Amino acid sequence: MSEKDDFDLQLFLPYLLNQAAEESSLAFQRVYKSRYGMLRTEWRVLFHLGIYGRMTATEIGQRARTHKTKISRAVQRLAERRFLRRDPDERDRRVEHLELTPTGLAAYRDLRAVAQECDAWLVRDLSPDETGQLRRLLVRLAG
Amino acid sequence: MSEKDDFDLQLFLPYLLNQAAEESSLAFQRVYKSRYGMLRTEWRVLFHLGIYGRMTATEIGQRARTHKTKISRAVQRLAERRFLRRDPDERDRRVEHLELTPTGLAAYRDLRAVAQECDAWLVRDLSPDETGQLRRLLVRLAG
DNA sequence: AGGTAGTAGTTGATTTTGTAACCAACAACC
DNA sequence: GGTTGTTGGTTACAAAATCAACTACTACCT
Repeated sequence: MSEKDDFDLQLFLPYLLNQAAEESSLAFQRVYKSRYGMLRTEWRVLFHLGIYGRMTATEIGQRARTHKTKISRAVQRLAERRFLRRDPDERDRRVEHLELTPTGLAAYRDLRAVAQECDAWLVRDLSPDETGQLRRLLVRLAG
Repeated sequence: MSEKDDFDLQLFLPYLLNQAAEESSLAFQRVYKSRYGMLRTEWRVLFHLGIYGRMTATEIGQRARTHKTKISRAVQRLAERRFLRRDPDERDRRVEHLELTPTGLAAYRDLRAVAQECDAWLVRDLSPDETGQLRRLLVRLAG
């Protein structure tokens, strides 16, 4: 009946990665949530526009591997709060180009600094070598 | 205005880990969802009972770092489908010990095999050395 | 031009999660 | 023995994710 089982759940990648992802998101989440009332997809959209500049919703969705309904709702909320501006395309009237307002840009810069701090804090116990290794391996896995 | 920005979102750990976690969960998710109609927390509870045997909801929650309401609902659904049995504690009548039924055990064993395949498939492009490294680094990060 | 198919983005219905309040049982204290 | 505080677990309600259907537009094809 209760024979021992040697499957190591803690090392099963989908489990392990989820734990690490949730754990690592906490600190940053507290900031973007309390400081700007944002959700996960919202800071991601904000960052995409902050980093890459003017983009359409579809482009963001592709780059972030996020479903378009999620993007659509995030854009809606960010637009309501004046973090971004919607700019209809002249040639193709289905398309909207999105770009940050000064408010949005300021929020992005603020959160970018926080993100950098969080990231540094997360790897505080790893050597620079190990940190690089970890990121490279994760990129190969997620890419 | 649109000066280039050099923050690398793809390497920001909360982002990178989330992408890797979601990506890596897809294959396994398809199986436990389609084959047993389970949700994420449900397979986790199933695995905990399969691996460690008889446990209480609270113990599972602590080990899996999962909130008790999530566990409670997962247990409820697993019990309805006869994957597990609830066994009230004699001494403390608040406590319920949980254990898998034969059906639950069979499902666990089936999914465990799938999990092992998924895991192997995920690291198919990494050397055994790199795989070990990755897991160790993640454990240090998540632990 | 008219018809078909495909794309950008939104909306609505259903499911799932998160937060807080809750109940029942225990424990400790005086 | 009653009060207070804590713990195991559930429930209720709000917030959010999911999935499908939808509108509006473009592109292609005849």
